[in-house]
Amino acid sequence: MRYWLMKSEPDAFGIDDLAARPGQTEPWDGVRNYQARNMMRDDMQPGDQILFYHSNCNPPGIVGIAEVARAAYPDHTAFDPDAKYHDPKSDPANPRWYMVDVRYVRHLRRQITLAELKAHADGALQDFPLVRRGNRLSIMPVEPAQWDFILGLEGP
DNA sequence: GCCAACGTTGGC
DNA sequence: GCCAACGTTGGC
Repeated sequence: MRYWLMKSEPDAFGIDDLAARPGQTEPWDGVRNYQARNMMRDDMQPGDQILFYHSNCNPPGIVGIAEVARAAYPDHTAFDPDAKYHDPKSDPANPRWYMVDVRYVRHLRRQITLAELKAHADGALQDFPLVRRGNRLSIMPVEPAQWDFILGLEGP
């Protein structure tokens, strides 16, 4: 089992939206970045655990935990001319983009803000992409030690 | 709203 | 294959 962090804008789809579908799965569509796609397609497996991160909000940070419910399959929204993330270069015979399904696990007892994570950028989270400058990856791997450290910040 | 950082595109 | 232009991300 692996650990991941996935970013979402709460205005579009936040942890509360995911929690509103208890036990159900939600497609994580719209990923249009090759690095993120490759990780989803090649490395994500059902049961993998996900830090759910809120971006483009105040304050940004980790707000909950989700899990991978289904391994990668073609992102059909790329085929749809009316979809927001339509990509004419992707078609069913040769899909360019993939998505996974995720499932709500729980809210964190408190949000762990980006500022708090950055306070450990020279320590336990030294190699964590999120706290490095200019990071724009919407999906990133989390090492087991990083996962434990971050959840340790959550407190009782 | 600003803007730094970064990925993608396309001319050459 | 280089690289300038452009678009997007996302913190602030």
